[in-house]
Amino acid sequence: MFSKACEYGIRAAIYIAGQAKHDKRVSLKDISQKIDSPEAFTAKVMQILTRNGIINSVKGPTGGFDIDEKQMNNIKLSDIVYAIDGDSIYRGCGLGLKECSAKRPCPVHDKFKVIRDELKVMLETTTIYELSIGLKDGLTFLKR
Amino acid sequence: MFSKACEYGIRAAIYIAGQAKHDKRVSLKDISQKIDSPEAFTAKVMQILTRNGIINSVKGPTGGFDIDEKQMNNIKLSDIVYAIDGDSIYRGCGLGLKECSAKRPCPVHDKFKVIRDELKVMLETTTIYELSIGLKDGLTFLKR
DNA sequence: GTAATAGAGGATAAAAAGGTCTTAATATAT
DNA sequence: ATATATTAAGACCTTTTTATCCTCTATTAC
Repeated sequence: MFSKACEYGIRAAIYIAGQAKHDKRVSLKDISQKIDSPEAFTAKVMQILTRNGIINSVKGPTGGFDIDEKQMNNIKLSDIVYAIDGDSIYRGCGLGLKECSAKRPCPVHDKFKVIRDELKVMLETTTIYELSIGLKDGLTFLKR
Repeated sequence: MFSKACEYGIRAAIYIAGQAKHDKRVSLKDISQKIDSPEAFTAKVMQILTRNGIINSVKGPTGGFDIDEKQMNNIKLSDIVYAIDGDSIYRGCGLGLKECSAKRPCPVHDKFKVIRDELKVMLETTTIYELSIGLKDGLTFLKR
């Protein structure tokens, strides 16, 4: 559904948010260990999230990544998906047609639209913050 | 969402079904023109569908592909998806975890499950036959 | 026998995923 | 102030996976 980069990006953001709640900044090494992702590849994903203002980065010793406490509640899953994978998940045709719309639909257009719209709403209403809560309580996991 | 092979497979099956209704058998060349897909690649996809008993193939002049009239109504979208892409769309974790279940969920497990279950039901209840109807009427399209 | 068609396997190309190395920034010790 | 160590940024390279193409074989209507 999502690219690997996007999966790592979401997992990383949830982890960073959980730590940022306690004013902790986390390093790339820490992130890739906690979410079980390849370090170098994760670094690139972090760059994308940083460039898009979703997370903050600080270089040098004690540096790393965090999220503004104020902004934490404003960051939605959709923001991360859009920054990394673009809008193909919403826009793309289920059968791969370049042009597929209500006016010129593929045979599954309507049936897919129902599900895709629901996915869109879910992504746009789910915050990274809320996802980080279960993690802290040990109810959800980011690796294995 | 689906692989290219799967997209072509679904589009091809819908086209074949539409023609089979009028007892017409269609060649690979015809299929790849009508659904705008690479011919050689489509050939492989057709082989998979044939091996799985979803479509019939006949070699030689006047040969090609068709679908048993009796079976037409029994073929679901899910049959094609399963034959080509396997069960990753149902089974796989939205965040890429190898192990992700109700007992050991990722942070988005529940929210994804709702949508995935709906997708599963849709695929399992939508027949290739019903999708071929709109096509014949010019209401839906398989290319562009 | 010939031509038309699908089947099967491997070869090539493109895209996605992952890795290496150098540069830039900065906290800290000296 | 300066050097050093630590950490992210950025450019480039390698590997893996997916998509596409090519060649040869098998089948069959005529």
